[in-house]
Amino acid sequence: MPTRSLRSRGRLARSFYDRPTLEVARDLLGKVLVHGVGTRLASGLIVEVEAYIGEADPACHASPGPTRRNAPLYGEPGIAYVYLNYGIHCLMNVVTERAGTPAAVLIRALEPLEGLALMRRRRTRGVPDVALCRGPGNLAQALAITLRQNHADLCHSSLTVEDHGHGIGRIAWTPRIGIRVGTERPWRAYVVGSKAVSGHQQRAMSNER
DNA sequence: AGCAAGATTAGC
DNA sequence: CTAATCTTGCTA
Repeated sequence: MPTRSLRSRGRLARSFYDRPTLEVARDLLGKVLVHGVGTRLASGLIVEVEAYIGEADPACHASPGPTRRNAPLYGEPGIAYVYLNYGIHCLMNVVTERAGTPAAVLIRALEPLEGLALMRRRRTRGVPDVALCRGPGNLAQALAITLRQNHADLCHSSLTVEDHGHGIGRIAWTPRIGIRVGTERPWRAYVVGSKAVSGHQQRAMSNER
C-alpha cells in the first residue's frame, strides 16, 4: 500500500502549540504521537500528560532561568524538548507558548497504535502491550526517542503529533507525579479509564473539562 | 575540578 | 525499596 503523506495523516500545525499550556495539555489527550517513517514508524494515542509552566514553576526546568540545557523551553512552540533523566531515561516534552515564554507539556503515556513489533523489540522482553508506552521513559524507548530528537520541530520532522480523530472519554486533573517541588499544582491530566496511564489514577481532583 | 541532584524504571 | 547511570549547573 502507498505511504500516506505526512500532511494527510493530520499533523498538528504550529498554531496548536502556540496557546496557553494547560489548553495544549488538555488537547494533546486523544492525539497521536508519531516517530519514524515507513517500516520504522511507531505511534500511540496520548493518554497522560503534565504541564510545566514558566520560571515561577519550581518543577519546571526553566525555574533557574535560561541555561544551555533548558534552551528549547524558550524556543518556538511545537519543538521537542528531550532530556536525560537519572542518567538513564529520555523524557519528551512538547514546547508551548510563544518563543521567550518557557513552558512545555511532558508526554507521560500512550496507548500503542502502530509499530507494535518495533516497540516490543525496543522494550524489555515480556512487557504486556498495554504497558509498552506507559511512563515517560518507557514511551521514549518504545518510539526510539533519544537526545538526538531534542529540539526537533514537530511541524517538520519525523517526530510529530497528529490528529486521527480519536474520541476520548473524561479527563481527570491531578498533581504532577515524580517531582519533589511544585506538587500543589494540579497540572497532570489523563484519560480516565485508560489502561496505559502510569501512576495512581485515584488521586483525581477534578474530572470535568 | 569536584559534586549533588534528578519530571524513572526494573529487579530484588 | 533501591541501584543504575550521566548530564547539568553550582561551588571552590
